Amino acid sequence: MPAATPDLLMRTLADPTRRAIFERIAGAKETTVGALTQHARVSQPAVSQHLKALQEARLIAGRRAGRCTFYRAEPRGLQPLAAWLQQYERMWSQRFDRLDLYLQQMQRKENHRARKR
Amino acid sequence: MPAATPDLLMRTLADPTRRAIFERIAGAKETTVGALTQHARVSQPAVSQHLKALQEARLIAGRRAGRCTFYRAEPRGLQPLAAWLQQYERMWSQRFDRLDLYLQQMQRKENHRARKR
DNA sequence: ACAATACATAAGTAGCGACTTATGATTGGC
DNA sequence: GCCAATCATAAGTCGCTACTTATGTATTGT
Repeated sequence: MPAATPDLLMRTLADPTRRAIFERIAGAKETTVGALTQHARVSQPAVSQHLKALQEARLIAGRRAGRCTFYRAEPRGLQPLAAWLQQYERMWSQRFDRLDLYLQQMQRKENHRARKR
Repeated sequence: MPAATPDLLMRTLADPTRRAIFERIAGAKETTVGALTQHARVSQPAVSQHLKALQEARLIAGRRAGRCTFYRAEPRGLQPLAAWLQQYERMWSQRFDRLDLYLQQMQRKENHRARKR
């Protein structure tokens, strides 16, 4: 399954209504369209359209069960956006430089253990 | 200086033209409007309008020097967006859980050193 | 079988935002 | 002082998109 581009992710998440829907889905394990519509300030068709957009951005996935469709968040879909951000975070946060150092150490340990076997 | 909301950041970065301008500024230390216009596919006023939007989102800062205005990137402006993302990255990436572990260790070492003094 | 529920799709509308051209405001060179 | 250069702002236009209402498609209960 192909990942979404940072461009699509940003355009999808730029709308406050749609982002709120995503956040609510992420907060719960699974949610139905009806439950989402209750907390949204727009009509049910509007919610369905947002859900379609979120699906195309690989941010959520739907599971049909009888009359209800249960949606769950797929946070991994955010990865391209995270990668884009990381490129610029290096400029201001030592946090991520230290993380790379740490992960490299972890990797060496992993290799060491693998060699022993 | 107040930081921008994730909402404003996403809406600002959602436009491909504007994001390309930001990326080009971030690539160079400082750039003028004219140089940006040359590489953009839109007119100079359009570029200026995008620069204004990027400024309001605290993503760039301008320095006036004679007739030219030099713009530089302010990657720290991305921090609210990074914080927003991090909230969901915890769901799929062990990377950040390990980072927290690592930073806690660093913090303990720091405290230890402080106690010695 | 029929009515009701849950959701998706169709079609149309209205507002926003990204672009244009035109003009204004400063500055530098001559 | 004057013209050219650099950028910002004004004003208007056009397309996209988020919303609406109306309708379609399954599915469940009785």
